[in-house]
Amino acid sequence: MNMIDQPDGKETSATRTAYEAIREMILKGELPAGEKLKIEQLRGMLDTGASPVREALSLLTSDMLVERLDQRGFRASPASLANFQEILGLRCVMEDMALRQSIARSTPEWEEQLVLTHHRMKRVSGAPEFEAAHKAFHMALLNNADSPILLRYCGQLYDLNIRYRYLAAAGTNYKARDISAEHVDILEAAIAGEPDAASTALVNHYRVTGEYLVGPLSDL
Amino acid sequence: MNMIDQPDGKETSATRTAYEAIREMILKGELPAGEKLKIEQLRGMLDTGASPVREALSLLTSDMLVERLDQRGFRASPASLANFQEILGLRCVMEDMALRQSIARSTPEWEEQLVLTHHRMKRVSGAPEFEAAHKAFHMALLNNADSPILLRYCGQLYDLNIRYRYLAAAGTNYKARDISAEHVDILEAAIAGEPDAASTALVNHYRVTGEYLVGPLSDL
DNA sequence: ATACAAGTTAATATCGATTTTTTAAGCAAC
DNA sequence: GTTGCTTAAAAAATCGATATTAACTTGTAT
Repeated sequence: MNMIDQPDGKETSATRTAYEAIREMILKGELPAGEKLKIEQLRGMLDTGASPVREALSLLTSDMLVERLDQRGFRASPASLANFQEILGLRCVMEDMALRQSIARSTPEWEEQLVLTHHRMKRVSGAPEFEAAHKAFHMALLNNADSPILLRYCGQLYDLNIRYRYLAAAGTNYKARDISAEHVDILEAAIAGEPDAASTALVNHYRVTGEYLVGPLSDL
Repeated sequence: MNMIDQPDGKETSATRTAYEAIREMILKGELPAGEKLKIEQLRGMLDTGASPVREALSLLTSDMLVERLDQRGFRASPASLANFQEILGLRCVMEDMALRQSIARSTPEWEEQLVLTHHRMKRVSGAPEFEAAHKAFHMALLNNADSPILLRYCGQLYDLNIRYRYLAAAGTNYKARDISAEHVDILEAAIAGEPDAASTALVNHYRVTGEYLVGPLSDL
């Protein structure tokens, strides 16, 4: 293979590398929604073989980020306002469910995880690591629910939503809000063991974000 | 290729053929839950190359029927009582949601589809086509909801559930119930445009089925 | 006997080349 | 000027072979 075997670097398959790279490119909009994804082109970008690329694309199908057209290859899943709104609505319902389960099964360890991930998120505010930390916090809220499939769905929808944040990045009045305060509200209600308050805060967080995004996205 | 080019047969890729075959084998339990899926072995069974098999397995990941272990190949997703119960619970919530949306957007065409798929299902009762017809009816109930992602999830969960029906096939007191009557209840409430009644009937249908399956599955 | 290490086998992951299929282009006929 | 057919180019799907990695076996030292 052409990958240098870095002494302390962790071993990873070419497929996984390709998977993560392509995923990132789609989420960030570098590979625009709806665009044809040509194997040869990606093979060139990622400097790997056709097989790993092909397999990575098949895997990305799981995440609804890539669509497979029967004999015509792959394309990045199309984006639309309707799709965004559907994601938003489903997230509200499903995360509400997961969050309530999480709180119902609350443990000291879970509370500590919440505080930790929240702290880490604040710490990297503005930095490029924020995206990952933000997801970690939101998923930590749900992680205590004993429902792997539900969590999988929530994670998927979270990622799908990221794409729309990038798509709407033009309308940057987005940062005007005090997102921090919203996060604190959710955190505190969760730790206090108040499902209704926590859920309200969480759903409100999403609805408000939705409001901000709908404008810039209205031309999709 | 070694596939005979049937004059009126539809052209299909080796990957799709493999995908459908493997999927069927997993749903019916011919490839038992948790079992290692060796490429070479499947390649032999399906008389095709390693690439289509590999890609089919990657695709099956989307359906949560196959798991990918990083450098160790694939295996059929494990089954457990907890997994079954999670599926059952999620189906109740999500199909309830979809069914209500469907009814809220009811049209004459949709009603006709319901009657049609229901009729076709009754017609093949007992035959091997029943499985497909039954799914068609259940999905028709939901199809009028304008929510592709939700429908995708419902379809996935439906299929995951099939596997448990086969797993529990030993305890065959299952057929004792009058499933037919339950289907009619759902159908009539849906056509009458009564969301609460329809949803109750549907959820009841699932819960009762769940009761019947839990016994045989308790040793998982 | 048991734990550990080296060597062997089996299976996966990946590459490079070939075959099919789809898309695009060019040309003729209406 | 458009429609339909033939041909050429591009891309996808698939194969067969190789390299890599994990699983297993065997032997050895404690």
